[in-house]
Amino acid sequence: MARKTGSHSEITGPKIRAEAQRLFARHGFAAVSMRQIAAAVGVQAGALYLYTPDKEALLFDLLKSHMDDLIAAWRAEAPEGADALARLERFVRFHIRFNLERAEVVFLSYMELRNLSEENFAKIEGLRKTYETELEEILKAGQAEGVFLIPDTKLATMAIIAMLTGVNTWFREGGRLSRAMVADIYWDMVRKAVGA
Amino acid sequence: MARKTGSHSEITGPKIRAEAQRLFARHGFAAVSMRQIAAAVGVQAGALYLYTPDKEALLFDLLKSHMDDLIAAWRAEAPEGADALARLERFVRFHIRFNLERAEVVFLSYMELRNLSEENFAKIEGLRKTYETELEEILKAGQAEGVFLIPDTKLATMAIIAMLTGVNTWFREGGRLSRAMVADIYWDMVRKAVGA
DNA sequence: TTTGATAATGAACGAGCGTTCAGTTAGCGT
DNA sequence: ACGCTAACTGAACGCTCGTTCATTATCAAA
Repeated sequence: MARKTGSHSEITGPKIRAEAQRLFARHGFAAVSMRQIAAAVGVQAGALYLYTPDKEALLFDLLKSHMDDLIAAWRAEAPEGADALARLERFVRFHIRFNLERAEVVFLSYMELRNLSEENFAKIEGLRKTYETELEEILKAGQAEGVFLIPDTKLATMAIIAMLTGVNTWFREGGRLSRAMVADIYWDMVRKAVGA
Repeated sequence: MARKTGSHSEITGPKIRAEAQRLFARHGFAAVSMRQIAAAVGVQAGALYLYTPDKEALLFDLLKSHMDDLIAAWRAEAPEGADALARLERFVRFHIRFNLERAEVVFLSYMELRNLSEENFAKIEGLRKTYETELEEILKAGQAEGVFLIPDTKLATMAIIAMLTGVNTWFREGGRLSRAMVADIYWDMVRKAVGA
């Protein structure tokens, strides 16, 4: 056997990315072999190298795409002219919703950064910083408007993001609370934390 | 060569645990080989098996000891008769301090849980739950006293712990803020978040 | 229908993995 | 000084790893 009937790169390519994401998230990057990914896709290991130069590039592509999506999605949704309080509320709800929708890759982008080369690590960190800055700008604006009372906007940024991302570690669909209720409760805590 | 001059299990044993902790934290459990650990200790790989039945047990021992230490340290430090606000402040400062002092194993206990067997995973999760309950009891007490205004004590517990543990991801010794200043700022945010 | 490009196979490469164990040396109580 | 035990070596076991490549089957355009 060689080429399979009905095989197309537009199908196999995304399939590889999807299976890699699923397996990396479930077992960890280092614990997943190229052969496992290939088996999940339904090809031999060698075929993966038509789609990625190496294993690390596969991980990097997943993380890079995710960060690009995250930033683009937020910028598309961020209320431009609104006051800081409204923008902060939007950010909180956006972050929880977006991250819960992509739990696998979010998990990956927190756990598997150290498996990237120094160069690729720096790229992802840069994008993360870009995203964090979006929140910090809101906090600074609120501080300037006099509606927030924040001792340190940098720390508040890190604290809020850690708090919101933490939802992914415990939230289970069909549990005691719906996503909307969780978002409401977290927004209440964040609003109070910034003194608004 | 066989036994080395000056070799003693009371020295080699802890050394293995220390090097394993360092390497696991730096490169990830799956990415570190028994030979690497042995080389860092200064023995051959086979010697490690005088101290651990297998690689996973090495990881489990590190995590188990850490969780035991964490819970014991908090119980030793928790103010028994105090009011909820004072107990919460103590918890916040304790958690930040204790976790910053043991950054490596804290990192491990968040990243490498999935490398444990189901059985060992459950044990660590149980200890984590025990620790979280200590915080939730404080929040419930404060709610009962009427000094806290918390929409959901379970969520508040998760939110606060995620927020506090997040300090480990960005804090660097000799940076803009000292540990004490960080603790002050986080306590301010937590206090506000619970409505006190 | 022919033909070149595309998509895949499957075997092979050298290296490293966790783990076991017979053998060897150092420490130490007698 | 002897002998027992604790500490460690070094080689070996069977696997799996990421990656390469000559080969082959299918697809799509001419």
